[in-house]
Amino acid sequence: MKFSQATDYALHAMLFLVAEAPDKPVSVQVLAEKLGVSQTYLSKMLTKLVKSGLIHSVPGANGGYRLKRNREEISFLDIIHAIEGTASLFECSFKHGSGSECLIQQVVMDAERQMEQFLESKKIADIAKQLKQ
Amino acid sequence: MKFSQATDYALHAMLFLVAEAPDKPVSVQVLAEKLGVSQTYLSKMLTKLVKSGLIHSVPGANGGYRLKRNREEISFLDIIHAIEGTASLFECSFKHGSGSECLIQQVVMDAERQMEQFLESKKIADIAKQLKQ
DNA sequence: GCGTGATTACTCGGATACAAGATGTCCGAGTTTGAGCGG
DNA sequence: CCGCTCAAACTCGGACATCTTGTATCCGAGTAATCACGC
Repeated sequence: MKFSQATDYALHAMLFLVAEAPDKPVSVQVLAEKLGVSQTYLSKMLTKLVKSGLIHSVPGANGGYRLKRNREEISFLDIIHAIEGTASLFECSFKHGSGSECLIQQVVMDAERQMEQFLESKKIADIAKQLKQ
Repeated sequence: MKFSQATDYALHAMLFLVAEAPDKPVSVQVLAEKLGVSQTYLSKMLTKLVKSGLIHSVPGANGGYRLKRNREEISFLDIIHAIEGTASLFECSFKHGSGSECLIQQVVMDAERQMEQFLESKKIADIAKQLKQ
């Protein structure tokens, strides 16, 4: 149980876009160089971010990836969900009698919700502001 | 990023011990049969629970696993930490200039702490009581 | 000078490779209980 | 009846096998901008 490296990449890539290039598209090449990671692997993460509607891809020459309009509203949870998926962290694999739900699962899912609420309240834009000052 | 099946096993095994056999040692064989999982794999989880000080192992005939004294105080977090380890869920892999810490990492670790506080407040014994009524 | 085509700089998606971790099995060693047997 | 031995019922730990997932690379296809060339 750990957040994947991919999430780390995605969070830093988004932070870079918000902080340094809110309007111009940035190519994978530049982004990967800034972060010091592989281009091809980073591009997979960016593709996921596009599919989740957080950023926009601009094909062709001078293309790259650009933030969407709602940049102030992008939360940590949005990015994490884009990479890790939205599935629950815990799923009970036992059959409990008479259709009743698993109490253990309920507790763990409540705990998960605590974390998600926190991550939803934290916006990438706030971190970008802290960086600049 | 998911809780492992092993955690699922361990939580249910502990719930069984607290609810049904607070004093007598229970063998892996019986426990595995109740849960419907493999004996040998379950025993690995129980070994981890022993090393974390949550249960006690009784070797020899009529042996098995027995709860320790502080059974009322065992939290979900104790069990999860025993199986998954206590390492942080997130570790930033980038070098940030001038010794400053990664702001992203701080946010995610704070979120993790939210979840852990919740899991620490939930005791297995409370769930056992709910089951009985 | 203007349109047309070729080249270039990108993204996109699939196929592949590799390593690590989760899951599960097997077996030998150690430990306690209890039964059996000889005195 | 007492004590000794031995077998049975357990846990413990390591070695091993397998499968999934994360990480990473490579390549061909598609797309847009820019450059070159011919008229």
